[in-house]
Amino acid sequence: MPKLGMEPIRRAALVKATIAEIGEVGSLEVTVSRIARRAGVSSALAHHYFGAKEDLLVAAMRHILATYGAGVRAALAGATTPRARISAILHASFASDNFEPAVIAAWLNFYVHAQGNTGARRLLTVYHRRLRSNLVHALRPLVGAAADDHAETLAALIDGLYIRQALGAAPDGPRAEARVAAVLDRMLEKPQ
Amino acid sequence: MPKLGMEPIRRAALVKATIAEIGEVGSLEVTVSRIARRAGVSSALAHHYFGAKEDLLVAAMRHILATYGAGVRAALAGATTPRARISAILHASFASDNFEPAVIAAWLNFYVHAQGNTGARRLLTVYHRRLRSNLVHALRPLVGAAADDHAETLAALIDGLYIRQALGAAPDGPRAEARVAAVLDRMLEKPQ
Amino acid sequence: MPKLGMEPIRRAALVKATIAEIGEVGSLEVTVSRIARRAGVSSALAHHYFGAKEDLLVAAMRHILATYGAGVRAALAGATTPRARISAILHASFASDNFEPAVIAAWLNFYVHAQGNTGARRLLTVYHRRLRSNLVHALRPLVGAAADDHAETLAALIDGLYIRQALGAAPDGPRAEARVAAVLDRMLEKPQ
Amino acid sequence: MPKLGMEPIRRAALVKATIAEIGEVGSLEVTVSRIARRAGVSSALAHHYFGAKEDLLVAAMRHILATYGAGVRAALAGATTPRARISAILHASFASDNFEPAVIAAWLNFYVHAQGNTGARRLLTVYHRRLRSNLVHALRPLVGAAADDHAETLAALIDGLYIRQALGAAPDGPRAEARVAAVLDRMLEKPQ
DNA sequence: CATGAATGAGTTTTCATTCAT
DNA sequence: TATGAATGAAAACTCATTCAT
Repeated sequence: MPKLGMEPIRRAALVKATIAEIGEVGSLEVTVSRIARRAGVSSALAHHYFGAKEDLLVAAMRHILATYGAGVRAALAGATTPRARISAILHASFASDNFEPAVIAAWLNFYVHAQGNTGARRLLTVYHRRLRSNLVHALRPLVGAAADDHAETLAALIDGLYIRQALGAAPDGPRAEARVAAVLDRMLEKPQ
Repeated sequence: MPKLGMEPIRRAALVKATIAEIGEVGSLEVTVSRIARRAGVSSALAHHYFGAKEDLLVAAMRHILATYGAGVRAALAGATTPRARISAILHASFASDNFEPAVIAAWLNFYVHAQGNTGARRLLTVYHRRLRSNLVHALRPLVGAAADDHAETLAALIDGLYIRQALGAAPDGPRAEARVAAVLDRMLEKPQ
Repeated sequence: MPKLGMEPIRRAALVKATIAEIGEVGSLEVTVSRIARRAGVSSALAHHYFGAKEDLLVAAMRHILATYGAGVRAALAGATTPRARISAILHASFASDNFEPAVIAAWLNFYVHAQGNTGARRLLTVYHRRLRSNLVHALRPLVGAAADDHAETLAALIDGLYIRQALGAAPDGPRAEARVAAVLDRMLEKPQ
Repeated sequence: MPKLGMEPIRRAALVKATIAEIGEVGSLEVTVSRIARRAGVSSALAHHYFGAKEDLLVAAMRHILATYGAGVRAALAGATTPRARISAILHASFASDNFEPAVIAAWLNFYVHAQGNTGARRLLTVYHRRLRSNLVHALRPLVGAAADDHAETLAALIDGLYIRQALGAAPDGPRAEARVAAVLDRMLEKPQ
């Protein structure tokens, strides 16, 4: 039983437990004690590593966004055409990892939380900007000046599908992805 | 000197205060005391009229949905063509009353809340069904069998625009409406 | 069993319990729960009326100073000569009410607390200024320009006797008073 | 690479850090972690060397009293007349080392702490006895039977000046010393 | 109709202390 | 000799909720 280098392990476990707990409770009114118990440690340890509950929540949000960002980047790496780039983004967005119930629930909760919390809002803004930039970048060669507008619409649609998934019984990534793709197709059909 | 017939007045004031408070705090972690103070009554009275806090929250949600529903119905009343019906729904969705910051914030919070609360979920399901039914009904003459699918897409887009508004500085109803209209136009352009 | 107008009663009981508790524990590391229990109420009520623990402590300090101030004022009212004025101040300082163990202990603790707490410090500064002003006022006709200096010395001596009383088994007000009077006598014997 | 003979170094560093920390916080509600960090070691080490926090506090107090005692002894060594002996005691009491803010703050805190703590009280009693004995010893040849009484008064005055210094902005040793000397002079002027 | 009074239950947070390495 | 890891215990504080008036 190693006693050194536990920090990263505990941090990861706590972040994971936080997401799971939010997913289960369906709200951020989750107790540090329960999160800690789920992670197999005392609540004191959670505070030891993360400070306040808020920091733990932000860390969880950051984790989700980082995972999502990594997924997008990986998918983009293999895309050669503009259209493929967009598909890559969509695919990553609705990929199983980011689209499992607990993650969606946590995502949605953070979305709400960002309304009143600076740290969370900052994180979300970064995500927004990145998604938008990726979409615009890929759309530009295809639709020119309309890229900005279309990007905004697609981003909203993605978020809308996410939010609806949070309430649906079983999430269906491929179907959501297809839905966005359909809208995209119409955009490209007759640009402008 | 206790007045008669105060009940509806108090209830309305409390519901209104609840929405305002949620809008200000940006979360459902709002205290009954503050809501009551905002409504100019004691917290005991809030419990007297609504029972538990949860019931007050659900009442607020019901109020928002009712207001929205009434707006849609009123708008539909003046619409003669299918296309006009859809426009009416969209217009009502992004009309100033339903689209002011506090209402959007409350809406979003209830959306999240519905994940773990039966009463809230039921209410939301009703809203979902009604929106969908309205859209399908209007789309059917225009796109036939694709109506279901398109309705789903439009509904998701509406929700997505709502959620994004919750974080944006100033909500912009007309712009959001135009965005959905643009997607709709493309759907109708080349049906199926 | 009256249910209205309890606030002043509870506040007084809590302040009294606070002083008693500090006297017993001998430190400000006293819990709100114990204070509340001693006052016969729940700890929640203590917070309800006083806000934070700190505020309760400051209220207790303010109470002690107010009692002391009232005692001094009452004693001064009957004093006609300068010398009698000083005696009155001393007598009030070491009077049984202000000189009972719990009060001395609380006083001393507040003295320390004032080092790091703005509210407490302000209160103590007021006490200091008032004591000094009273002493200077009474000494001036007797010793002229040396009044300031003598006042300072007497004040320090009073505080020193207080602090020592805090550790002694049984406080002995008359003896402490006599000690200050002796120093005072020598000051007046050969002024300046 | 663990070094040998570190114990005295660590102990001294921890005691010093304790006094500094108390001076900064202005209370004994100081954490072992912070003291340890200030001393450049882990909190576990503080416990390793001192056992409980309480023991560390007592060690700090003992250090202060020992330093003070050494100062007095050194000063007394050079004093030949009774009057010079008293001056030596006073001078040592208000010498810069014992009279710097952190030390005064710690002293005052220990004074309070002694109310409820046996170890601290014992230490303080020893200090009291020693001071008193030194003063009486020096006063006896000058004032005879009044020595006891005068010693008590001087000791109280010294403590009072200390306590007042704890709250004053900048400590002023020489001035405090002069104040005691003035009272002493009057005592000696007309013995009895 | 309305509220001041009151509290139980719970939550975050802090900290001294222990222990295996 | 020294520490990172970990926790139990306790404390402050909050809040929904009840009740007598």
